[in-house]
Amino acid sequence: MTIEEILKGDIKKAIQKHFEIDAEEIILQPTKKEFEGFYTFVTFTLTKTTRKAPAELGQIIGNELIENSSVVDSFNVVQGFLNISLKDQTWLNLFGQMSSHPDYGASPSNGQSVMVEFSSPNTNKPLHLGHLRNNFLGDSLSKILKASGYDIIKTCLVNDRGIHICKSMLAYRELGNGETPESSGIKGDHLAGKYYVKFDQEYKKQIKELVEQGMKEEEAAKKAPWILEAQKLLLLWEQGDADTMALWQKMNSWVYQGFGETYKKIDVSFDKTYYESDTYLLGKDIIEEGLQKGVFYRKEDNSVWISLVEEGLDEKLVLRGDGTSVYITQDLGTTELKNKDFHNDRYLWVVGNEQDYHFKVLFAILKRLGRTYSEGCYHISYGMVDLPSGKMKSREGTVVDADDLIAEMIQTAADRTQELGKIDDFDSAEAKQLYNQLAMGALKYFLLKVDPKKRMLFNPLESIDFQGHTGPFIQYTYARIRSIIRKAEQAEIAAVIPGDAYKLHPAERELIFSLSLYPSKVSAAASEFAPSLISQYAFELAKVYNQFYAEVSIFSDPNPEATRFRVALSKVVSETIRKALGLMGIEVPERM
RNA sequence: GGUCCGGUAGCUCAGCUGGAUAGAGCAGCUGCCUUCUAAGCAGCAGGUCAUGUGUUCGAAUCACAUCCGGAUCACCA
Repeated sequence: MTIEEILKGDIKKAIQKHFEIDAEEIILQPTKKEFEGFYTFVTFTLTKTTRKAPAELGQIIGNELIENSSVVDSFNVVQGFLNISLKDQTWLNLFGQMSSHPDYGASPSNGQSVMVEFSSPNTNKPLHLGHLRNNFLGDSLSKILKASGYDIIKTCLVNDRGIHICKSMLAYRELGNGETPESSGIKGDHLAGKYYVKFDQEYKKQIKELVEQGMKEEEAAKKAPWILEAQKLLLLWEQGDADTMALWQKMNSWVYQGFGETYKKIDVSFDKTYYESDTYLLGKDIIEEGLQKGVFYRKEDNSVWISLVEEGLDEKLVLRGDGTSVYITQDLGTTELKNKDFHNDRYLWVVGNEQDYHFKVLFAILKRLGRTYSEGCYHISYGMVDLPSGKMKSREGTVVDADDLIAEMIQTAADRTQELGKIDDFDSAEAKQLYNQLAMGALKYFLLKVDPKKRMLFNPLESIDFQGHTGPFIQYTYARIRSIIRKAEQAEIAAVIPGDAYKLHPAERELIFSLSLYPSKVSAAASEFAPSLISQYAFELAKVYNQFYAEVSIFSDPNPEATRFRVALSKVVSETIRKALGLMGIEVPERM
């Protein structure tokens, strides 16, 4: 039982005893900094049933707690707020519990499995900042759910076919002159992206020419030579034309090589990768099933539809008149495949909020088809990363490239570190590792600290900070603690929890309180699918530790019991920081 | 036009299952390194919580309306 649960029980008993009312669930909130205490119970809600004034209620309950609660030390009442302080012995017991559990904050297996699909790149362009947010969210969520007791399967659905892929293939075929990543020195995914942009430039030029010849823009967009050629290429691809397949495989292999490097840098990996070229024909048997069940219906032109008006959605096409699939057809098929492959209890899709409607439709259709697993389907919808100029657009080159940004971050980390000159004795491999840890810490933290649902702004002119509310701030706190622990080990000072007579320093109490919050933050992050809760927590904990660090001396305290306790406290804080950052995919350095 | 999401300090964001004088970081200004890492700590300054009405003992938080921004409503993915 947690302290909070004990306290709630005691308050409930106090209310029962004095007023003979069965209080509903007791809600405690953290006491505001300007008041004394750690937990606050608001008594306003009881005024009606008890016919007592709020402050009087606080006094009555407070006195009862002093008498009969095993954990309460003192209280004060401000209007309808009962602020409660705990006994030092309670804090120390609590600390003893967490320091003896290395897995403190993690839940044992609950026997449930979750598939998390994220990243899902297109093979016609390199990753950009928006993809990074997606990758970090998916990866972090996987780690958080795993810590909460779920078995996790990370998947990625690669969008490796379609008209957009044919566009870059066409531009390469026409303008590439046999250029390769090796011959050009351009990373494979960037090389493909280069031809995707070239296609767009040429295509626009062709449209402009047609418009000048008197064609309407809409028609010109459909009749420009290159778009017709790209469509032809798509048909050839679908027929399995040897030359087309060879070109497709060649370019995709370059892209995978490039993606591989980027995934390695950001330390993201998958348990299972699906390729759209394998799955794009799936889903047609589901259409047949839906028709038989009367869930779908056929129109005169042979196209197949579903009406989701009852669900507050519209009529939706699920199969074209010519029998070919649309997006939703493929997704129905792919979801069915995932379920066949893994039989998970839950399916998560980390996909941008521009597809909110699509997922509502997908889940609604699955439900209509009687798929029980639809109950466990969730769209983890996240906001776009915008630039001050607006939305990022690959074709127009207004994107923040992931590789470029990572390289800049590493450079900044190196510059900043060298300026401070604290690691002059590191060899180059150690230094490089540190720069990477700091760069990725800053970048991941920057993207994960914001509520996933909200769109966020990135200003390329203001580089991502290494000070203040950042990953490196928390990493720094960790490194400081590690330094203390090394010193303690050298001096052979053991980490020991003090006896009953020990009087806690306020900064020590604050730290234990902060540490006690960790498990509930992990479970909240898991149930709300919000890694930002972990990032906020890690920052708070680091801040509280830094205050402690500035306020008390660990090694020069006259009381050796205090020194040993503070070493123990520091150790648990460092472990909790390491675990919390670990849930965000951020590593911690021994020194920085 | 319908639906959905958002609007909190100069900037970037917390807080939103209703509770105390609305919090951080950055930027600005003051202090603090002969003592465990100053990527730090302490402090100052900065707010009509988009607007209005309602519900309530109590509203940034809930409801309704309005304004602003974004997304979506494709036989694109």
